[in-house]
Parts: sequence; structure tokens; C-alpha cells
Amino acid sequence: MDVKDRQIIRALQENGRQTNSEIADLVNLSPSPCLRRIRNLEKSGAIRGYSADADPVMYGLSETVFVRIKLECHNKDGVKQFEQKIQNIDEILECHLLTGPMDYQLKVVVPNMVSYENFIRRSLHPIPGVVTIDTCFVYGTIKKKAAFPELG
Amino acid sequence: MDVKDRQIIRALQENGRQTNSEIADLVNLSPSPCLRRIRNLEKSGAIRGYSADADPVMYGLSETVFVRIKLECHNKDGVKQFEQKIQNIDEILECHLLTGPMDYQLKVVVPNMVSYENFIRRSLHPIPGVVTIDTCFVYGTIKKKAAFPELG
DNA sequence: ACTGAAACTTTCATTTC
DNA sequence: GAAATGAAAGTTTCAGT
Repeated sequence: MDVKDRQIIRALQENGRQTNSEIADLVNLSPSPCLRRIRNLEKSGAIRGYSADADPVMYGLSETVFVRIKLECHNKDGVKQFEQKIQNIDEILECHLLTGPMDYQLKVVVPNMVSYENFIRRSLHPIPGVVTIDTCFVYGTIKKKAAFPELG
Repeated sequence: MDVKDRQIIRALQENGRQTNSEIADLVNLSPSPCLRRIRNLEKSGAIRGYSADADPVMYGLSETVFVRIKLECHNKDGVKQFEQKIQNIDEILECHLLTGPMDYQLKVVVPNMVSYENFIRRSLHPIPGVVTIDTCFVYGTIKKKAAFPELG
């Protein structure tokens, strides 16, 4: 992972549909070594995949919610079960482990407030061990960028 | 925005480098109407762009941090200034407005704890009006998916 | 007028050197 | 790193609903 690899990653974060020759131009490489690098980044897991960035509101998901959760106890079984159930709930796009008083932060998308209430009641509350649920609705996005900062 | 448009969006969220004909197959459309739909989704802003999903740790950004911020007062100038400064700070990938006691949530990536401390001191504290900064480090990611849930 | 199908042109990825 | 080959992808045009 050298400077050129990071340049390639940032280029593909800015536009994931750029062709190999476009990226080769950007990073001052000829197409074949550039493609070799891209394939290596994909194989090593440095590039996990490619994705369209879609507007949730236009799609029909008007509410984006950050939910912080605390588990009752942190025994191995309770944690396993929670993390397993999380995987099968489609409204949950992300789940991170956090330092501090709360254990997890979820990023959730739902069509409206009513469906959020249903999501909490039907999907989250039934999971054993969940004692605290802190909800923050997103009512605006000030910044959203895909590309990592340059290192140095 | 009908069912097929949403199918196309989910397909491109799963793999942003799929070709038009692959997607056309998936959604049971022939290539040309499928391409028309994709172009319309791009023009309307339903699809904002395409991006590579890269691993921040392998890139060299070992710490992902969620930072919640409260502003002293919410006069128009203070808010404008804050939101403007945010744009020019490369370590900040996302900034959302939140309901509840905190005003903003930032998603920040830095190489290590020391650089996070520098980020807070050099970039965040100097912004006038910032009174509260709550930091949560991410020490694990349980789930991360690009595709929206199916509606209905 | 919108959707589906087909042909042609151009461009990109792959492989070999 | 360059070049040649092979394969798609995009565009355009046409037909049908």
C-alpha cells in the first residue's frame, strides 16, 4: 500500500465507475500496471466492492435514524445473539461497536415515523438483553463524501 | 420511481460496476429501457454517484470516530460558519443534523489516537460556538450494507 | 409516446511480448 | 510498459404496443 495505491483508492471512491485507463491517466501509470494494482487492492480486501450512492428520500426512505443501544450484560451468548439478529433486519444498514456508555450504534432507514415505531417494537425490543435505546433522527445532511483524506 | 427503478437502485448498490445488460437481466428488462431508467435515476439525483467501498484500516486510517457536537447558540451566522468550516476538513466524511440534545454528528477517520487529538485541537475546538464534543470510537463493525430495504 | 429489439461503432480489459 | 486481440458496452435506429 503505497502512495499510488492510495491515489487509486481515492479515485475510485470519487467515481467507482471510472475505467482503468482513466485511473491510469490520473495516477500517471500505464493501463496494465494500474489494472494489476486495482485487482490486487480488490483481492487483498483494501477495496471491498463498488456501490451506487442513492438518495434514500427519493427511494422512499424518508427517515434516517441513528440508534444507540446498550445491552444488559455482555456475556458471549447475549452478544452473539444480538449481532446475529441484527444481520437479518433489512432496515439496519450499519452497526458499529462503540466506546463509551452505549454499546452499539445502528444506522437505520425507514419510510416514516410510524414505520420507525414499528421497527423498534417488532424488530429491536424483542431482542433479549437490549436495555437502553437512544434514538436520534437525521433531519439534514451537511456533508457526505466518499473519499478518504490524503495521508501525510 | 416504481418497483423496477427501486430494483435497479438496489442492484447498483450491491454492485456499482454491474453492466447495463446484467442489470437489465436482473430486473427483466431489455438493455435500452433499462439504460434509460438508469440515466433518468442519475439525472433526477436518485442515484448521486458511484463509489468504491474501501477498508479504512488497510488504507491507513485505523480510527473511525463518531463525534457529536453541540453549538452554543443557533443564530444563523454561527451555524453557517460551522457548516462551512466542516466542508474543508478532510477527516470529516459525514456530518448530519440530529434531533435531541446534540446538534451534529460527524463521522471522522484518522490514522491513530494522536492524530485524533490533533484533529480535535486544531480543527474542531477553534470553530467558534462549539461548546460540547462527545467522542465515540468505533472498535468494531458488525454490519455494513449498501442496499436499501425492499419497500412494501 | 413509451417500451423492446437489433446492429453498428467505439472503447475497454486481457494477454502476450 | 506497450501493443494486439477479443469482448462488451453504448448509441442509434427501427418496430410494435
